[in-house]
Amino acid sequence: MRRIASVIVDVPTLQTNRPFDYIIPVDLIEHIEVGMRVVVPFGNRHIQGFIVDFKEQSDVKNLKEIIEPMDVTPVLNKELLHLGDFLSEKTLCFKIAAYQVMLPPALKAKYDKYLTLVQQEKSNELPDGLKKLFFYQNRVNWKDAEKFAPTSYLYRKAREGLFEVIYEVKSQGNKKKVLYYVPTTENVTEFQTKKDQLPKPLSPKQEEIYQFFVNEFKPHTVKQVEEQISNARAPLNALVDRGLLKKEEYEQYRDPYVNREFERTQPLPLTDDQQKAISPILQAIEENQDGVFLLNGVTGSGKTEVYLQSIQEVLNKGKEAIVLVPEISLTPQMVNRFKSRFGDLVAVLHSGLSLGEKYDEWRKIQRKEVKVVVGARSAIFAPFENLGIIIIDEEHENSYKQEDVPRYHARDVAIERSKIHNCPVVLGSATPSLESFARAQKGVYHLLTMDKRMNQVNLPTVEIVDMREELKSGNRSMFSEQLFEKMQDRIAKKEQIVLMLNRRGYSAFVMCRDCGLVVKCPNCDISLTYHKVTDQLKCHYCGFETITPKVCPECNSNHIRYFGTGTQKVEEELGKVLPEARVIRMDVDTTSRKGSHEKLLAAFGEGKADILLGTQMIAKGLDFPNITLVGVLSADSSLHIPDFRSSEKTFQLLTQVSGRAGRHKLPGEVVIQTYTPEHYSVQFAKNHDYLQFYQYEMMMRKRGQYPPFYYLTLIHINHENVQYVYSVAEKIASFLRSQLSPTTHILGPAASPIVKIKNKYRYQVLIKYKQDPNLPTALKKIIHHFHRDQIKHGLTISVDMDPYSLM
DNA sequence: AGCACGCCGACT
DNA sequence: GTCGGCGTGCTC
Repeated sequence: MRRIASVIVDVPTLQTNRPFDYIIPVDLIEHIEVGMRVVVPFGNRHIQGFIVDFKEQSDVKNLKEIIEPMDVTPVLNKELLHLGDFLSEKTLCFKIAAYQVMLPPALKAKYDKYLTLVQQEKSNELPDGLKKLFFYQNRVNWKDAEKFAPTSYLYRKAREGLFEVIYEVKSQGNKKKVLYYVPTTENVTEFQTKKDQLPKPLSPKQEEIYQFFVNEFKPHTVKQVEEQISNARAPLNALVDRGLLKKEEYEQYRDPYVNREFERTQPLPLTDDQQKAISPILQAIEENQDGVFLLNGVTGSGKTEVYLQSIQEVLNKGKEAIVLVPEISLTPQMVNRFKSRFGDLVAVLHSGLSLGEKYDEWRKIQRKEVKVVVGARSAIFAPFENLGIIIIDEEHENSYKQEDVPRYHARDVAIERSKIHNCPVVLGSATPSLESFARAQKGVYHLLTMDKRMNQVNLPTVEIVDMREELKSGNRSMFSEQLFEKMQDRIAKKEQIVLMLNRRGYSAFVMCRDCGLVVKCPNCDISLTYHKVTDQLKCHYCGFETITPKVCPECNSNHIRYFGTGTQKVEEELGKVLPEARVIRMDVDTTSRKGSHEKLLAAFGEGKADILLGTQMIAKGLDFPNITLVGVLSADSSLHIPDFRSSEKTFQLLTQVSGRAGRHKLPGEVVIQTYTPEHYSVQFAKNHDYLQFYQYEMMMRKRGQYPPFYYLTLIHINHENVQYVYSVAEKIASFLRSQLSPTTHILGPAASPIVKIKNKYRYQVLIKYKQDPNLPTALKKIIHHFHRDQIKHGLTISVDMDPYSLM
């Protein structure tokens, strides 16, 4: 008999990070399973928890009873529970945090529970009261249903498929709300009457806006109004005061592109390269072998077709597939390729979906209505029970590492799952991370190489232009002579151009040209970001906002200027030197609105522009046949970021963006402008020589004792008081030195590159180790030791095993 | 996280 | 004598 349940409660603290036992009430015994969420009494309140185990006996005497289950079927199966433990172990997070991250966020939020009648034909079997409820509505509030039928009946019937239990998110705190101005009347006629009855006539500006609403009698945002009438905010509010309009907040919904028709595609004949690459994968699928394949294929070599045909094989075996793609390339173009091949068997999970939509996709997986999931990082937790393959596209992308708790890497989770399911993992990239390629070299991963493009197209030729020489020869424009000539040529030939301004790590900022002051956040040690729309300066770390100063706060000079991401400036310049060119600009300013990213790309794809100008966001995934020239305006800026991966990132970026040129019939050319042409990242990118880059960079990493030669762990110590932070950091470092192996290097304490965020000083200790069995224990000890200070003094200590950014 | 318990100073 | 400050410890 299952009498007692062990529950991980939703209280994320050190002391509660263990199971608590509860008695299962007799009438719930047959409805409760491991992996379900339950409501339990904890102290004097009711909280959520996950059942992780059943037992006969408990050491605790006065057990309380479970109050009610929250699910009809478990939300975490055995495997996911195991993965949760794996995560909490590997990343040192609380179990509850690990479980939560695996579920769609809708299950975490506050919710209302409803019942819908799935099998309409059986409505006669329902108890009278329920029958009546379902007669008037197709969804019934759970609490109402309980008035007419025993809870256990509802659960049983839900499990049998008569009902479905639906969660609807109640608190939409994390959904985006937008303020609308809404006419206060039912129709236009009343609207006009109401205006005529006003004691005083409207001001001209108010009248103008009023007429705008008469013409389009529906809710509008300030933004919408201001597209036609500038400075509308104040008069809009005046109209609110005068009773003609009211303010209402609506939820922002996204245009769903879901119900679109997809033209079915058939498997394409594979090239020799593809054939060679796919056969060991197919073999692993066939033989239920786990293992990691690193598919190193140059841009345009047809990795996606290899994925598609591997998945087909998996589906033929009746199994399921997970495909991870970086969020940024999760565009309709990408999704279409999977939908077109596998149709309704595909679920898509990405950040653009609302909570409800994400939940719906997740339910499709859970109910086994789909067999393939395409999604960003968290899709790795898709609750499939019969996985046949896991694919991680653009394996080197850092978005696979979650930067807040739990700080997991999707690749590690994928490998853990592949061992459980005995299925292969395929890591695909034209420029694999050094870590992965090194493992492939050592034979830990199987290396599969595709070094030729499909359609017998060659990789584009790359020309490096030394901008110092350009300057010397008197060319002060941002386009070198070579690039400019080629641009003219392409425009004449009606071919398309991609121009990338490499500004990784930069955003718009305000600087005084006289004294060089950059306006910084008063709470954080970081430059404020300029927002053109509102003419404000914002801090990306703490949300501080201020009006852009007109004179320098330091020297009172009025030569205070706004330095953009640079794309606007390039656009202006293009307008001067190539006035006939049609330009689409893609940067944070033009793509901040949801869906605008896709729209701009679609317009470019339809040939509505000659030049696509953008920041590194354009480097990935575009595949348009007419692009024959790629220009990189400044290759250097990502080289000088203080990060041991900056060379790798630069090489990847240059290679990726070069890969946009000449993917189909027309040959491609690339021009890279740089002030450091001799840098190896630039030189190896010129020759598309990943291998050489790899060897050189490995040497650098070895010298610097960085991954993949050493593992890293980064500890952040934050507090308002500098001295206190430093003393804690100092204690941590010396404790570690006493506990860890002598071959382990402990660096610091040192101030973090961003020394202050939200008025808290940040210090860090970096651990480099090859293997150190004592590390997890030592880290846990540190966390325990400073636990008291953490709650008492607002000290925070965070540990990132395998950090991606050292900021 | 929340809340009770408990031990010290200031008050009707 | 009592009220309330918050430091400490527990929650099945």
